[in-house]
Amino acid sequence: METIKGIVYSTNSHPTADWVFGQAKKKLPNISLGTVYRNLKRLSKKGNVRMIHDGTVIRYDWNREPHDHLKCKVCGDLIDVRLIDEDIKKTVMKKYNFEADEVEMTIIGTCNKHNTIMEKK
Amino acid sequence: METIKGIVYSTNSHPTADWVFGQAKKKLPNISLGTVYRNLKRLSKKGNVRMIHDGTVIRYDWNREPHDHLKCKVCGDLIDVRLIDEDIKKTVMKKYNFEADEVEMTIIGTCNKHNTIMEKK
DNA sequence: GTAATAATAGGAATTATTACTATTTATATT
DNA sequence: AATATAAATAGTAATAATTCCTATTATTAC
Repeated sequence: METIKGIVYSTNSHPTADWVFGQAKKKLPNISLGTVYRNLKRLSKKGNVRMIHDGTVIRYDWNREPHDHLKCKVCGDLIDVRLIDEDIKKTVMKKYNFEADEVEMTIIGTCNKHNTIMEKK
Repeated sequence: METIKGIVYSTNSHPTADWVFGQAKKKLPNISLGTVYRNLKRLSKKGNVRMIHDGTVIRYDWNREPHDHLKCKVCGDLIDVRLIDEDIKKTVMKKYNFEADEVEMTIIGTCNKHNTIMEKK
């Protein structure tokens, strides 16, 4: 379990369970995928990692600061950004009487690595 | 295809492909799930429906106005709200040189149907 | 009317995730 | 230290959502 935590904390690539499994095998050659999933879930319950939904797969993020993501549809990268203010939670409480736990925002688009030369438009 | 569009447009429950399939069968008894998926994908490419990621499943929404969702973890409901201003796209362009196509925000929490009597705190 | 094109049903294949079970490992109890 | 208890694990089966494939049917173009 500490190993798995270490792996998630070792990267900021927002790894999938499968990737974590691959890394974990290097250290514990006969770890099983079930163990990885179970521990990731426990870590997320304990608040040590954050689960983020990237399309239809789950990624894990050690960064528990409130933050949002830019998802590049070209390279698939997920970039950490800080856009949404936490007091949006208060807003939805006031406006909709909704008790917010978590704010998940992803902006899909094209990241600066694939810039069209649009400066000279 | 028009049938499927009609079904999505007939509800604001943000249906899944499976639910649409169930409804579609009532009208076209031997429609297949593949057809539903294919048409939903086409509709979303044409911009007639919007795909929204709810956890690990895809839902479809006829409402193409920019809007966000409140996801109730108790009843599973997805509530349409309008929180994020569209010019957040300009912001990420300026700040991160990221060309935004779509903004997807979901706030997870507890909706007003399950209110704890917290007024008298 | 025939050829070309598109859409379809039906089911197999894929992918990500969860569930299950027998076994191992760790912990506590005397 | 020996034994009982509990927790974690490997390995694999099961599930769920989605995509892919193929032979068939409908639609359109010429």
